Amino acid sequence: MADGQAAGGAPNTDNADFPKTFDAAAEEARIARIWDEQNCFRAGANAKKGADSFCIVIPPPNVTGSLHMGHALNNTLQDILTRWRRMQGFDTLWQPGQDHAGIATQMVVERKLAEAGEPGRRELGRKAFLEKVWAWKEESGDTIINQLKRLGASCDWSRNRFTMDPGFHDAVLRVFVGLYKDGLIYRDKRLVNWDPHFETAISDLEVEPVTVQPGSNQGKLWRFRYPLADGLTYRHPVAHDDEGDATDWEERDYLVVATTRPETVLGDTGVAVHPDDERYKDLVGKHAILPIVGRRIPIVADEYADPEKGTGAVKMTPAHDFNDFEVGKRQGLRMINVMTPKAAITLFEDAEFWTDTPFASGPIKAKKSKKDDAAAALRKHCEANRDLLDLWSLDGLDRFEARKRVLAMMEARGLYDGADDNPHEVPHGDRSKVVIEPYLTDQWFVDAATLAKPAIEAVRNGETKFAPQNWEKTYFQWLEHIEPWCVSRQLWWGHQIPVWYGPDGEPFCEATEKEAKAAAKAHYGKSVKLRRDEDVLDTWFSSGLWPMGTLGWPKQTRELTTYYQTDVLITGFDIIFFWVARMMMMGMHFMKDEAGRDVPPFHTVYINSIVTDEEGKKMSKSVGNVLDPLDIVDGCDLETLVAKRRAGVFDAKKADAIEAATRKQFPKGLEPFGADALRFALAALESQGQRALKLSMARVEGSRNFGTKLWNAARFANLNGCAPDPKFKPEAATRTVNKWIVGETARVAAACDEALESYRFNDYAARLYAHTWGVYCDWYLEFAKPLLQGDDPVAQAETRATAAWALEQILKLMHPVSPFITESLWEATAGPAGRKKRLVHADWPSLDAATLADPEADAELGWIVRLIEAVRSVRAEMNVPPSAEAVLVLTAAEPAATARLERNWALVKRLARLASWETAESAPKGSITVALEGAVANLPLADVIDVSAEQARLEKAMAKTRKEADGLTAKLGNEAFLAKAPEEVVEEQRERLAAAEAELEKLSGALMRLAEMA
RNA sequence: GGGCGCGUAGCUCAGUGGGAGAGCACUACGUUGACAUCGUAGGGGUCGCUGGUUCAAUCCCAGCCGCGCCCACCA
Repeated sequence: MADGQAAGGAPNTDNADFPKTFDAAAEEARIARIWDEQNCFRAGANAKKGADSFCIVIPPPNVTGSLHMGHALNNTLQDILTRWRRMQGFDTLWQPGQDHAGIATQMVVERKLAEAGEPGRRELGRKAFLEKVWAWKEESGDTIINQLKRLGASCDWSRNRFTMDPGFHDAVLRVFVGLYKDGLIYRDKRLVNWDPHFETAISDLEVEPVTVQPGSNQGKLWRFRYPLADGLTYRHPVAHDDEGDATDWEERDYLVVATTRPETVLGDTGVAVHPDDERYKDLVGKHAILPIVGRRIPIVADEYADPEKGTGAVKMTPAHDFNDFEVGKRQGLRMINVMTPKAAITLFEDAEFWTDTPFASGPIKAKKSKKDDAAAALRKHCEANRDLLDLWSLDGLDRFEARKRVLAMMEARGLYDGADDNPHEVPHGDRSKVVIEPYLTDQWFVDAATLAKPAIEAVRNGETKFAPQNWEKTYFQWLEHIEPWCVSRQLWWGHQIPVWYGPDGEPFCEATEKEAKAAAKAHYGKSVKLRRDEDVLDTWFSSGLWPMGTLGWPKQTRELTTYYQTDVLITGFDIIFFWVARMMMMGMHFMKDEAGRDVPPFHTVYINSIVTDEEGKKMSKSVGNVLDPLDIVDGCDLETLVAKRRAGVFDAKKADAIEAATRKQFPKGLEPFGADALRFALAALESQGQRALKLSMARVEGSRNFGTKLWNAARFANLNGCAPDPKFKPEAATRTVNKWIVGETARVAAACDEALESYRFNDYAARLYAHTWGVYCDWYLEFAKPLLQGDDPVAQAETRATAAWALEQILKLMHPVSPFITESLWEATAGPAGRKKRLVHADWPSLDAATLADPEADAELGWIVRLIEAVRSVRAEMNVPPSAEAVLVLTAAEPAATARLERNWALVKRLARLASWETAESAPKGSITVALEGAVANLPLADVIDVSAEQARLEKAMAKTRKEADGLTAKLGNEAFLAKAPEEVVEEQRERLAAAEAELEKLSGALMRLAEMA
């Protein structure tokens, strides 16, 4: 055995010591410590000899992050499966770790430096800054691990991995080099999404569209007139008839173009019109003059221009717009970058800016590296040239300032042609929240389309399955239209790209500098000085290697052989593209089986819900509706909760509103519910149909109450001498109630397995709840009381053993979802025999429902339950005082019915509060009557009976039954039904009709007797 | 524009081609030694609307209405 679990590790507990309540705070801490100290979660702990492996890799949380409700859900589900498989004896590993989270972490550290008034990233320089980040990682990196431990996550913490661990770093570099040498990674100069705040490229996925409303400088479509060059004019239609044919024209010496980003005018290098657009046919091949800049730009014909949209003429800014970039390439338009990395306007970054402008000649052509010279020359030039002064004033302006200035300048020149409100979505950086610019730079790209093919195929042919399955469509849709993946980032925190450049810029991509030097030497024929690429890799590049990298790849470790392919990945839908797809691509490319076939990293991807507040709103700091999982576990007083939520927003007015809402929703703050209750509630609410899991405190409270119920049931059993009996064999139970609970237990165990095998966490929780509370507590323990407290020692002994056994099965079945309270009870109910193993390593129930269920016991107990419920119902409706003990008179009783009652009289007497029972030919006068199978139950309650109330009750019951009978009669009278419905269905309907008719007869008899009384 | 999902009890949601369910909330009664974080009984739903398929539709199909999410685009 891989762990140090010793027999008798759990203390035996005397009855008198059984605590009255479960002290979650103390017990959770104590039990977590024991699990930890005894290495209960080690890879392979509790594995049976030769067992199959079961492995889950955790979605690595950000190293600087802290636990949120999404983590709580995600990890609860992983833990349920892991604990379940571990108890089943699988060779189990839940692999934990954290992600370095490039941008996010760098952002946090930069912000902390700023808050502390320390020098910023640039001032510190790369080395010193990275030291700060590592220091922060060391300081805060364990936070989330400790939080996960509080929830009971049974990861093998000794194997915790970090995406920047040396071994993992090595895997990342090898993958990069491998892909490079396969031609699947390349460097290219093209437009990328540029984040001007972080001054780095980001991937398409890191861009989020934000709708902007019309304002002074956004949310509008502005129109400008671009004068035609060389005195050209053309006839432009200005009026149309109903058919859309032009009826009136005007002579124009300009084109009208429109834009949502006026500042990009400066980078325009053409105007595009559709080749079939009659209006502009004669202008193609001619030129326009770009306002403000005075650049002479060609008018080109390109299908991209849509004659239906706007004026049909589109300004082309190939260096600052993705569509224009493509058109520009097709049409041979120049690409002029007019922005700095901070997205300020620059006229000197790109010497081409001045080409074909009136300012092209003379001193302005000065090299951009000598900007001061150029500025001096420009100033001199400006004295004679007002247009140039205007233009120069734009240099260095922030893009949004420049936008205003350009608008004003257009107006001043009489080239402003109006604007329309145009609320539209503008790309923003998902971290920086600033507007993203398409920006022309050199970056590294992964040929994602090629890698995607096997990743698509693996899901297409079922090697990897999604649950719920419909997420496969989402996965396909993205992968089938995938664009090259920009993986270089102009950041410092991350895996630096393993590329070195020679003096002439020749790249050498190798896993180490030594190898790169050797390659360079071979290339140049001599040793040369190399310069390493400054950029780091996209965080998701390394996350994509998580399953293989954490298990030791590229080394062929025991773990890699044992646990790869991992089993199920549990994650949120928001990272299907970011992460799941990338792991599939990388895994399929690098991992092979003995036969050389690609092996996907997991056979199942389970997509869990997204946790929202009770209104279905995503939990977010800025909305102020966040609930911290640990506040639910430990409780949180109102003032602390309010303060936490206020801290998430900057706007004081908004903070006030959040405070008011919080005070209203949680007037007493949060009660401590314990980790088990939170886990149980999350599991119970996690269903495959719903995308949002609306977390309700009522549900957590209910789950806590469920734990309390279980605790009290165990305490009752314990106080009544129920202790595990090693000699007890469930199949050998003799008493009907014991046979019955054995069968029920086997059924619920099978249901739990079935639910977990199909990832139906809500079914699992619901079945446990219904069985534990509704069957074991409500009925079995009540049935057991007369036997436990009776004077038949044989029955008592069997019942004690059965009660203990059934409880033990509940503890095992419930352990995966609520591990602390069940482990605690496992100790407390150990009895004199003690426990061989802790519950975490106990043998999962393996019960054969087919042999353990006893149909006769089920039928008998079912009948007894219905009788008790019927009597109770009548008593309540007739307002019989609880203390009054009635007499039960059976009429029309079949021998089987009287035998059943005879055998179980002790139970019925107690639970239905009856004094005695007898049979009779006819019902006593003034009886209340209930129809049963094989008998009619009569309660002579003449003194308390309200004739009209009883009449109403019977009539209501009859109406209900008659309605059912009528429906069934109609159905059975339908020839088509008899001919086409399956025989079992027809038979079932016949039986139901017979039962309904028998009941009707009994009820109408009762009604008649009542009428005689009145 | 493309895709996905949801509309079932007052609320939050399960569910199934053949008898409408759970939790919470609600009503009445209850201190019967495991449990008031409880017990017993009860009220409450034309399963969004309209058609179709079927012997049979809350469930399958189509359309519509309402709500939400994702992707793309927006000169």
